[in-house]
Amino acid sequence: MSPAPPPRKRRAPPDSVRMEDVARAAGVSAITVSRALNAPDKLSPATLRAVRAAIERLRYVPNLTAGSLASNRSRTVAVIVPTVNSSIFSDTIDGLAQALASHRYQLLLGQTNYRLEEESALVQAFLGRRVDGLVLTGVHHARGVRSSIVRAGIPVVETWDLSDRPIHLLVGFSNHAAGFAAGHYLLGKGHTRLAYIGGTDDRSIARLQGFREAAREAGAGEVASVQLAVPASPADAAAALAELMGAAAPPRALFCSNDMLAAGALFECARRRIAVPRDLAIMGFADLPIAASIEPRLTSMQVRAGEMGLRAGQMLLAHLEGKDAHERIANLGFSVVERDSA
Amino acid sequence: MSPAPPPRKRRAPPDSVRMEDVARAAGVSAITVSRALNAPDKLSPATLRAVRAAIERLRYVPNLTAGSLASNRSRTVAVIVPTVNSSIFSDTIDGLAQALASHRYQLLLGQTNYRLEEESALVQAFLGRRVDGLVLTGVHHARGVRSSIVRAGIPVVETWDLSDRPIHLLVGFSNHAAGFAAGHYLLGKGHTRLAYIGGTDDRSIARLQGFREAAREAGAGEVASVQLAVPASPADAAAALAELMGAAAPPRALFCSNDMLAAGALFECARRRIAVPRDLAIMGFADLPIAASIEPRLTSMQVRAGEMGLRAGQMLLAHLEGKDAHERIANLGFSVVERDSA
DNA sequence: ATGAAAGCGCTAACAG
DNA sequence: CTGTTAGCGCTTTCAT
Repeated sequence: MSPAPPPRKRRAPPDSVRMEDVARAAGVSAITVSRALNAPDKLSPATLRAVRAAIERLRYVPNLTAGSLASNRSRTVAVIVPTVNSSIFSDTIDGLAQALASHRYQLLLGQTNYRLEEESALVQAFLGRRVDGLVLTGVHHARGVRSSIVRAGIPVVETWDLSDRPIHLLVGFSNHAAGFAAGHYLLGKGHTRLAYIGGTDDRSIARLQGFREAAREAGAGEVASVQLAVPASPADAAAALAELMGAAAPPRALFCSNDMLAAGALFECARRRIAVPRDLAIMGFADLPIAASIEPRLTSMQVRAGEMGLRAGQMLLAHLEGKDAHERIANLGFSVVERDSA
Repeated sequence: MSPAPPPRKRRAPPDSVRMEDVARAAGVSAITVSRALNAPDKLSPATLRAVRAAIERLRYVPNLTAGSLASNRSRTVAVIVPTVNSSIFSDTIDGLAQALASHRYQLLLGQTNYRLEEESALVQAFLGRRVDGLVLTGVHHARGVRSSIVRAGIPVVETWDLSDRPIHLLVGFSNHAAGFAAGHYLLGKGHTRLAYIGGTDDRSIARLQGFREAAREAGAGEVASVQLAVPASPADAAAALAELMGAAAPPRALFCSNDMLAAGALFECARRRIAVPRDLAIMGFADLPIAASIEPRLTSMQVRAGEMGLRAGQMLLAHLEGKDAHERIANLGFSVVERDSA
């Protein structure tokens, strides 16, 4: 007597079409279907056509999870930003997304809400998902982040700042130098009594330090500053301006950590009939679309957030696709865009 | 003679620590390590402690790709937006990210750049990755999107609009009704000669139609309108306003498709010495932070973008975690926030 | 509370 | 150009 039929092998009903189903329908083997998907030019035109027809007919959707496990490549890149809800970072994400989309990579998004510990948890989670690459914001990271990434052996790009000792790749600019340049610009216009309104994040603080240094070098005295909890709104900046203007010797030139804050300051000036730039010069940062449009038009510091994302994506792709002799560091710099407010 | 040792089984050097390595180090089996990670309360405290120590010692990072394949759950949700680079959608993404983060789900991000075909490609890619759920923007989708999603059998949430026939879940508001309400509000203030500046996307057009309907019902004559290519900047709105004001009978009340466009219009008014609201009433949409800050303060239509994301995430999670008797549709409505500009 | 065996759906390696 | 075989590293099922 023949042995009993083996028990059912599959745990779940094969509700979804698998590669093997397509293979059978096309009269080929599974690997040929795989090749039709991933390396179509390795197949004869006729085979390719047959496989594609079968895929279409069965409405086959390849399971990329299985593919990732087998190939050890996920075609996924993760980006970690303080918040997506700031034009400044969403521009970078946008650029990154454009770069990746053209190479069929997908983007995993993580937000730290400006909290370092969250960055660590996110990195851990992303490494667990075996992302092929990682894009970080800033160059100061939570404990263990650096070593985890190095151990995982995947390419990383740090953005939005410069570092003496990048983890691996970097595309950014010097926030300190940008702050210095802003101070230098305002002082060059003959302003004294400088003030600063910005956030409490690393990069904002670096800009403040550069700004202060410019004032110190020029012997321009103290820089008044208000540091706002991030994320800060235009209304926060308006309140900060009110505070600054209440001082015994109110400032004559103000540098804001981004253009939305500068806009809030400008609105407050309109309310208080403070003439800009006559009574108070105001300079923004990031050169967002609003800067060119607001009245008076806002002098700002351009840093090309979108390009940062694009370049980060390109660098990552270059490393992932295994070309060699790549650049590892790109300093995108910054430039003053002179308009009417300062 | 004993048989030759079997050839090396592993394709790649076992450079990374695997679950089995941890198991061996802890003196248990792999499944126990798995349980320590996914169902810790099924283990005795002592075993749990031992396993955790081994995990720490070996710096084990579980491979979630393998887990996903085996369990058929990816703990991943994808969101598709027209662009991340608009406060309006990034608020929604933010809310969604907050909802998911608390349940250890990760977010995959896709941008259509306002192009329907891209939506289709993104959905296909995400289904291939076996995301557990999907969040879409709007209720009009590319051909095949609906059926692909239904076949995949995963929960989907449509957002930012209402539909008679949602794919599955929905959290939004009626853009048509919001446009109507805006018109009703402006007409109620005694304004005639209405105008509209907005984008060319579905939702913006729905708002325009509602706005027009309000004018028609009130016998308020034609609504002048300028439709801007998306994404539109404040400067585009300023140019549009210039165009509108050049007409023989320039408008007395303007509704803008979002607050950044309204801001652009306000800036242009400042330049042209058009008094707002006296000469021209201006109403925005979305009630972004700038609305409460700009001078004059902007009357706007509040739609709670962040809450939309949050609720979308919660709905998705409720379905994924398999509770039953959930709500499937949430109409979040909208409300006029009256300030100074209209 | 713990374990053994089997398999998730795909691709790398090698062969022909 | 196409196929066979053997895993990828986990979790499921079922047993104890």
